[in-house]
Amino acid sequence: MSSVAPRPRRTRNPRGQGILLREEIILACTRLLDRSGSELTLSLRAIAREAQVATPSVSRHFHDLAEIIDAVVARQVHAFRTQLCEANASVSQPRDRLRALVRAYVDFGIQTPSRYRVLFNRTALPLWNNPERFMEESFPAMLDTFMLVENTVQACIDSGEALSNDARFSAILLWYSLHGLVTLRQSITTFPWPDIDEAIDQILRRTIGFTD
Amino acid sequence: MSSVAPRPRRTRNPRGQGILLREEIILACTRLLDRSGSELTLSLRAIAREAQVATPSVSRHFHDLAEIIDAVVARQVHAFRTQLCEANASVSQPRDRLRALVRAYVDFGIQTPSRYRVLFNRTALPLWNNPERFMEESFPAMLDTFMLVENTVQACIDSGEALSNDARFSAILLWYSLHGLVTLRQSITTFPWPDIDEAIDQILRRTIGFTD
DNA sequence: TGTACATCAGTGAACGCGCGTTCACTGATGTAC
DNA sequence: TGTACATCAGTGAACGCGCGTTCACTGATGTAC
Repeated sequence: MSSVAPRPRRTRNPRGQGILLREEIILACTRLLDRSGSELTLSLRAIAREAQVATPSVSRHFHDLAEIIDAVVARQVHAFRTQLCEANASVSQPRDRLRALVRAYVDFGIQTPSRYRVLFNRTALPLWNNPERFMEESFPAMLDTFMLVENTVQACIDSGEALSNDARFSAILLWYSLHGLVTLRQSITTFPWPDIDEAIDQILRRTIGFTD
Repeated sequence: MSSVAPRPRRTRNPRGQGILLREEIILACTRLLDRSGSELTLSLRAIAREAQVATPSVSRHFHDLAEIIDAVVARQVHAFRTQLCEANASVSQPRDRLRALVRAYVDFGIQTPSRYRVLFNRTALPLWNNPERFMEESFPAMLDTFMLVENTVQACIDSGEALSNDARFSAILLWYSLHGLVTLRQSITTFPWPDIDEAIDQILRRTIGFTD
């Protein structure tokens, strides 16, 4: 006698606007990622449920799960870049700009760990297997974001606020440190990690040669 | 008319030695991890197939998949510690010892990436949900390994070969950098990463204050 | 201006697959009497 | 010393589940004539 209430039929998009559902699917996937906190729970069916749509409707817009996730990644790369650009633009002194960039990076990683992981921890993704699409959709913006950091490091060097003499190399070492800080903390929660602000401070001193 | 050859029945362990299969299962899981290169392909059935045993036979030794993986992790933590201990014991000068430790860390990460991930990238594990067991089985050895590094950093400070004045903090920053080096390289393969040896060299200079 | 038809957005039911789990079982070996 | 029985290591078949995929469909809306 008991029966599940059927999913309400979707009021469909106007003719020619079917592409709009694509966007809703990407948003649904992002919500699912945020809510579950794990990329392992993602599936075509779960995403369809979240988007309140039949499963085959998803397949009409994406070839497979990896394609949806890559679309989410592309959005997140751009969101990440925007956040870092805004942080960079919020202050004027090169050293303060780099500090703001680092703060924004770490905040993104700590506050939205699963979004961070799909960006920088790609080996954790189900079906991580399409480097071509990543290269095309996401890598340019990621490289662009890196260049923003490298350029700010260079500005610190030029203004005498940093001792480093190789902006590219120093920016990479900075990235190594920050990635380690964000991910090791989440992975090994019982280790006596130091205070984040103090760690950031020391990282900037040591990798970039901040003189303050 | 076609039929699959049935799995040969296992010659069973002698009475009282059933526990031996437990070990074989752990080894089978490790082989699977190495072979597939991905922790996402692990399942009770896949491990049973690899161990050439019926699926319920696995369940008689492990409550669930997570318990097997945690046993694998425990073995790997010990293997990792052994490797670092040997590296540390292979040379005498503190600075050379720290270099050898770092080399061993990076080699482990680069040569056996999936083993590295189950140790230090635990968010990627399916059903990553039993911190208590990790704390009990693996964390002490991991902490021990960290202390080995911290002590060697301290030895470098004491001998005047390093400028750092806080061994604990410096060892953590070193860990951040090395973890970033190993994992970012694997995750974002198309980035123009610098030469590993040069990176290690600079990391040691900057985080520990190596004076050479 | 009316109507037949093509196109489009989206659906529901069914499929085979690998998974973890359950259950009654087989058959060798040690032990109590 | 012989034998009945308990224990132990491991099995095979069946289950329900969520998954991705396929297929024929519904029904609204634009377009050709």
